[in-house]
Formats: sequence, structure tokens, C-alpha cells
Amino acid sequence: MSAIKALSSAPPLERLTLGDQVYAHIRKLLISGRLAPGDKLSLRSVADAMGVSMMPVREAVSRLVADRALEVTPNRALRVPEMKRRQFQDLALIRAEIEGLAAASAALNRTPLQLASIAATEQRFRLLSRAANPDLVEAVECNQAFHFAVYEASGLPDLVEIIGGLWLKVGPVINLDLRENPERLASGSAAPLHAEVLAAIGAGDGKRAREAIAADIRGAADFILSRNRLPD
Amino acid sequence: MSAIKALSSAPPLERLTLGDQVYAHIRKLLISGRLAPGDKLSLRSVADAMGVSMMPVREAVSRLVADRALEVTPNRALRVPEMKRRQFQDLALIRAEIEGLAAASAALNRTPLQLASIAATEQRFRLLSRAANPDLVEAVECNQAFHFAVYEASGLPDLVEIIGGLWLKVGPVINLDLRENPERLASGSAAPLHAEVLAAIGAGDGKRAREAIAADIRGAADFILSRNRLPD
DNA sequence: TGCCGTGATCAGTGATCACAGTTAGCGTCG
DNA sequence: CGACGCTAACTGTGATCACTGATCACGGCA
Repeated sequence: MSAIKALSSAPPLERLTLGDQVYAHIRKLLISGRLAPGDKLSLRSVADAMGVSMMPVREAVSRLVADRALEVTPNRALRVPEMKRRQFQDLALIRAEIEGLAAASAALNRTPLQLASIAATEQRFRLLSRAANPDLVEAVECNQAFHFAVYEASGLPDLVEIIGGLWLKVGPVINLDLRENPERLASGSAAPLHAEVLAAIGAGDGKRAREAIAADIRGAADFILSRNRLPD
Repeated sequence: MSAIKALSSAPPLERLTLGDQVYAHIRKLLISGRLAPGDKLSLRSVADAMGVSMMPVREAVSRLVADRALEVTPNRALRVPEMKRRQFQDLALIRAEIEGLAAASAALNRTPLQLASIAATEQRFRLLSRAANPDLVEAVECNQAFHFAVYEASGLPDLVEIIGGLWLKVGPVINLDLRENPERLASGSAAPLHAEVLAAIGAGDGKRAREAIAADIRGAADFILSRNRLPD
């Protein structure tokens, strides 16, 4: 029995199907903006590109379609949805509320370890946004890491999942825009607001954390809307 | 050309795949509580029961698993997830916030037609909950119809979709409980709170609508938690 | 020269087959 | 009589094939 016990200490042993891997891959491409709105995909081409059969791709795509991260047109074409201006505004409103709740909850429930993790990503993002020639891909990932470090600290996994779905929708717009307007990183108010979030969470001030996150989201959304790259 | 015009007047012609129909069917079973936590399914049995092959069922189930409305255990068993007590509390908190936002937005954005629809479902629910021997299945559906009439009136389809995902998770618990404790319908505070929601939306008072919806959600959650049927 | 029918080609959807892993039931041995 | 071990049925996953429908280019007719 002792041998059994020794073995059972290791195995979280999560199941990783091919479908899950394909899903994770496409999801990352979407959130980082490497798949832009309007881009077309096909099950067979993705299957060939990833070296698997069509089945795992179908499974992954059906989930992404359910998340509205992809869409099948009436013509049976598969593509990244265009985001209407109005929808983008609505999503910013929704995100401010939901991610604000997560930030407020994080201020009350975060562990010291989680606070340290938030502080670390905040510092990394601050240095990155100050750099003379920042790596945009890294900046995008770092911004995401900071936000989700905060949200994870809320202790509400169901809420984090909802937020992930929202990022999946706005990711192509936000990160594609950042790629084309790199100056937003330095001139924007993201870095100081992140610092404000960190300070509020450290102080256990839920209300302040909520407002800072909401301001961060609204700031980025207003910037993108002002550029007027969205249809409608 | 006039003949062409005559033809084009009719056909919205929406696409309805078998996978979509299977998804809608299982989803309805879950939300109405006819599939209870712990219930086991299998792709083949569902396929046989619905008279289709395994493929559409796979497509539907993969979406439901992505929504956490179903889960595949490491043993490859497929079942309705058990809800931990803690998770149910968290979901009530999240729902109060998100559905509260939808109600507040509905108070500001509802059309007269939507207001009438909300009033109609409110009245139906009120009569039903006063009845001597209420039809529980109908009451469950009517309660759902009222809530979503409110949320639809928010004018935020993305938000409605998120709420749908939340109901998918809590549906099996809430409606299974209602089935076993029918007295909650008459003794509960749902009917008066629904009336309050209706009044607030009619008056365009977002804050009041938000608080009434939140109170309704918390009331039902507290009742179920007091019955202590949940593990952990 | 311009339009429309027609074919090839490729899209997603659904069915069927193959496989690895698990589970449960039954027979056998101690 | 009880426990162990094997086998058979059943699970989800992945691959392959068949089918309907949509797009587009070519060619013939007006």
C-alpha cells in the first residue's frame, strides 16, 4: 500500500485531448490578435497546418463558435467575426462591471502569494511600457497576465472563466489595434492605473480596485473607439 | 425582377443543424432541472434516444462541456457536475451582480413592447404562484421567461448570453430543488420582488431594478442553502 | 460583347469504423 | 464461502468516407 500511496502523490494527470490542444492554440491566436476580424479559416486547412485530422479541429471550432469567438456564415464559411462599433461599446460596459467585480473581490480575498504575483506582473508591465522600443507581443501578453493575475486572486473561478470568454471576443480588436498603434502603450494611462489597482488590492480596498480596473478598461476602449477603425 | 422581389419577401431561412437541435434539447433538460447533478449520460444512448447518429451529439456535448454544464471525468464518464456549496454561493454573488446590471440596463433601455412583455410574464407568474395546486414545470418555465424578458430588454445580447451560461450551471440545482420543495413557490418572496422589478423598470429606475433582481437571486439561493442539500 | 447555365471544386455536416481505456460481471481457485 | 483474475461490453476519441450546398470560372447562347 505504501507504494500505491507514493504513486498517488504525483498524478493530477489531466486529460489533454487533441481537441483541447487545437482549442488552446486557436484561442491564443485570437486573444493575442494574430487572427484578425474577418480572417477566414477552414477545418481542413487548420487540420493540415496542425498535423491532425479534421475531427479535433471540428471539436475545437464548435466550442469557439459557441463562444462567438468564431462564426459560420450562412454560406458555410468559417471566419473571425467583425465587431460592430456598438457591440464593442457594450462589451466595454459589461467588462467594466464584471472585471470590476473580480478586482473588488480580489482586494478582499487575495492571498499574500497572489498579491506578490500581481505586483510582479505590474512591475514587468511598467518597465515594458516605459521602454524605448517595447516588444509589442510581450506587452500584450504581459497586460493579459496582469489582468488575469488580479482576476485569479478573486477566488471566483466561474467569474474568471466568464472574463476569459469576454477577452476572447475583444482580443482580436484590442490587440490588433495595439499592433497598429504602438504609441498607445507609452502614452496611454494603463501603467498608472495598473499601479492603482495593485495599491488598492494591497490595501484591501475593493471599491478603489473596482474603479481603477473599470477606468483601465474604459480608457483602452475609448482610445480604440476614437481611432474609429470599427464598422457601423 | 418583380417576380424575384416576390420571392425574397418570405425567406429568412435560418440554418438549423442537428447538432444545434441536440444542444438545445439537452440545454432545456438541464435548465429545467430534469437532468439532475450526478446524472450520467453517454453519447450513444443520447444518440439512440434522439434518433440521430453520434456525431451531432458529440458536437452538442463538447459545447456543453466547454460551458461546464456537463463534465467528462478522467474515467471518460459523462455526467452532470455536482455543485459544491461554496461554488453555489459564489455563483449567487456573480449572478446578483451580472443580472443586476442587466436589469438596470433594461430600466434605461427597454422599449414599450418589451415592457409589456415583462408585465405579461410577471402577471402569469403571480397568478401561478398564488394557485392552490401550481404546475411546477410551468412555474419554472414562467420564472425563467420573466427573468429573460427583463434581460432581453437590456439591449445587451452579449450580457444575455453570459447570463444564459450561468443559468445553465445553476439550473439543475435550483429547479431540482423547486421540484422537491414546491412550497417555496408560494411562501417565497419571488412574486413580490418580480413586481418590484417590473415597477422599477416601468419607472426607469435602474438602481431599484438592480437591487430587486439581486434580492430575488439571493432569496432563492439562501432558501436552497438553508435546505443544505449541497455537498461540502 | 454581355449574360446565364453548368461544371468542378471545396466548404461544413453527418455517418460509420477503429482503437485504447475503463468497468462490471462471472467464473474459478484458494 | 470469499476473493482474485479474466473477459466481454461499453466508454469517449480520432480517422475516414459520403453528402448537400455554395462559390467561381469557363463556355455557349443571345
